[in-house]
Amino acid sequence: MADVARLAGVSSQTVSRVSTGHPGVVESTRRQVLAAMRELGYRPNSAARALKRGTFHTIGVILFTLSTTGNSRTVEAIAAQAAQEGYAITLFPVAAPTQDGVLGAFTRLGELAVDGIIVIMEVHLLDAVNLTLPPGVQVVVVDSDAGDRYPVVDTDQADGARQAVRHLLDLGHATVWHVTGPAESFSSERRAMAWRTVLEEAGRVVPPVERGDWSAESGYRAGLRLAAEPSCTAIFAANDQMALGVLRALHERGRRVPAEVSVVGFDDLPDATAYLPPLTTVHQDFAEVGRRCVHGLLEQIRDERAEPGTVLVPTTLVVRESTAPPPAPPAHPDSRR
Amino acid sequence: MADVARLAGVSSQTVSRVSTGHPGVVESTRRQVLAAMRELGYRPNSAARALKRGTFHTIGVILFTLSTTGNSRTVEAIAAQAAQEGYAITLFPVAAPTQDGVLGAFTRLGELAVDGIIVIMEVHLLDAVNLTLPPGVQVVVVDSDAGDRYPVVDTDQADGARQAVRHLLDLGHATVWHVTGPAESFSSERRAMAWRTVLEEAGRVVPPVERGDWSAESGYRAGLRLAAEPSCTAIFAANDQMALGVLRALHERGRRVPAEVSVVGFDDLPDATAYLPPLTTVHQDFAEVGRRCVHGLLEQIRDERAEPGTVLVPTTLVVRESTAPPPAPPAHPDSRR
DNA sequence: GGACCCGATGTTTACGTAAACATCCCGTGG
DNA sequence: CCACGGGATGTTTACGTAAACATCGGGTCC
Repeated sequence: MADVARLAGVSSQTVSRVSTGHPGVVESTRRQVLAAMRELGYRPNSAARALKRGTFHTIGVILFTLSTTGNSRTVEAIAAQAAQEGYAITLFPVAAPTQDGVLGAFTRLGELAVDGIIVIMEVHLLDAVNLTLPPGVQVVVVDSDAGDRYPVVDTDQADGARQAVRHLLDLGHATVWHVTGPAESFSSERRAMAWRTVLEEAGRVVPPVERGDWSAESGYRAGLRLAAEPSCTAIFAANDQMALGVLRALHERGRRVPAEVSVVGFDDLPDATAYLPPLTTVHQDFAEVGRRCVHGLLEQIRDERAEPGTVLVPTTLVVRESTAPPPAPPAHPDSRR
Repeated sequence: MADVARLAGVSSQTVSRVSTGHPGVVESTRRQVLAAMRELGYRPNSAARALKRGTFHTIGVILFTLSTTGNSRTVEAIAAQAAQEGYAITLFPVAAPTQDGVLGAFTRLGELAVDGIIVIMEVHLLDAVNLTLPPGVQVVVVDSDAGDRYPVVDTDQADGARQAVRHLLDLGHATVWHVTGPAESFSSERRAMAWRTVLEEAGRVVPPVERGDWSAESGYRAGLRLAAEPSCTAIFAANDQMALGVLRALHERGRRVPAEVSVVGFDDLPDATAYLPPLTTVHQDFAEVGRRCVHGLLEQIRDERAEPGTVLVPTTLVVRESTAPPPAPPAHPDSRR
């Protein structure tokens, strides 16, 4: 910076003013400084800036994995929005989904140069961890029920599940079977709870839950069990991948979709239009979740206050070809064949 | 730091020595300092450290999108490996895949606190951009043919494609049709080139290429066209998603897989086992690519030298149920029906 | 016409850390 | 018993920036 100042024939403070876009620099001076910067290839040193200002213009993101569509799409949206706001994103993968792993990530983040943190993970681990955040570092949590302690942004999982189940009931199905995600997952839990509530409110039988682990493989196994269940005509899978597995299992067992069995997924993966048949599913707006996270976090950072509470991003049901009215009622079995 | 020093009854320099694990501090002193640190909740300020040392212990990752499986898995591996080496990852999304977008990202990175950069993108844009890297910042490029200018790490795309095509020829197919990715993609280009080469070397007819854009939807459209081609008994899709679309199109047109038509994909997505039928595909080791990137970059950072050249990570063909010998030769059409 | 004011620019200083150098003290060997 | 050496610790300084304050000069108002 001193070199630039010398070349431009001004003081380093004026250079600083120009580089920060400070007002009060006459146009002719400003142009000289800019020319000198270009000539010397000057780049402001962000470490020195951060040291001086005490803020880093950086947001940390803590997560377990990027391999799920939801996480990678959310992170992508977070990164895009942050970039637009002039913030950088630092990724903080947690090696193992254990208490130590999470604690370790937070400790490292504490030493790190971030003004705020976005946490994308199952919150029961957050519960277990004694979170000691560096003072002045704000947090927003995704996919969690920690709304009483931290600001939370999430898809409206419950409403999406309700729409899915109601759609199947409206088509005339007596009840809906459910392939759920892992027990530790809050998303999974909320989808299952909404499914159960709708059935109970409608006075329908609540069939036993089939548990998967989000993978297509686990959906396939669950699908094989459901295919053996003659009364099962409607299945709500907690995500699209498991729905894909269910479709394969039903196909293998000769149960036609949607003629004999209807299937609904959750996520609306880009591929869902190419499943056999194209999948009716609940669309999640991951991009909006990401934007809201960044927005909420920056608001906190600027205002220095964190208000717990949950922001819900709406979901919409996308009806494709995997759902239809059930076959003829069991009173006249095989009447349609 | 001064507070810690005061509480521990030592100088701030001794505190610094303890916090950096410097030798030459007597055990009893060290313990006192550590106790004081804990009591005051001291955390080293990374901005000040970076300013003093001139290095940031941070790696920047430039990419267009996280929505492709390959990119998100690679980034995940990069983040994990970097964390293990004590480096943080800063994400740098490029808004638009244009020259300006790329240039903008590099400019911002120049002002950013990174010791090295990993670029994940189609390199013909790199070509067009006049890359002015901040001095001392190293680069590794993924998925590119810039091996003459930068170190490159990539999956061995060509070999994977060769294995796929040879597998189909070995099964007895007369030739193999290809659904390729977008023209701008180097991965796509290399897979297509290897496909063509194998066919030519085997003296087979090279059918016209069907072009897709990586999406299942585009694979579906290509599949519809191929389904109308009676002589087409073997299809190599440049990725699994397009293969999924092809499978759907063939199914809709009543062409059975693999009895009538064989299909091979590329990527080995986790879902590929649940396609109808489970997909034969080329497995990519994204995790290894990520590890190599970080490893190579850190080596450069430590040695201060960059050696252009390409590191290839091997691929393996995973044979599942979407490939089989062709139906009876056209000399006796329909003889098997 | 002079006091005052305000905009443009310069000077000083501090942010938190760690390298370089200085100092102190104890043990050892001649 | 003293000089010397080396390990432990303290003091000084600089990293690049920007806030706070200082200065300077020209225009405005009474």
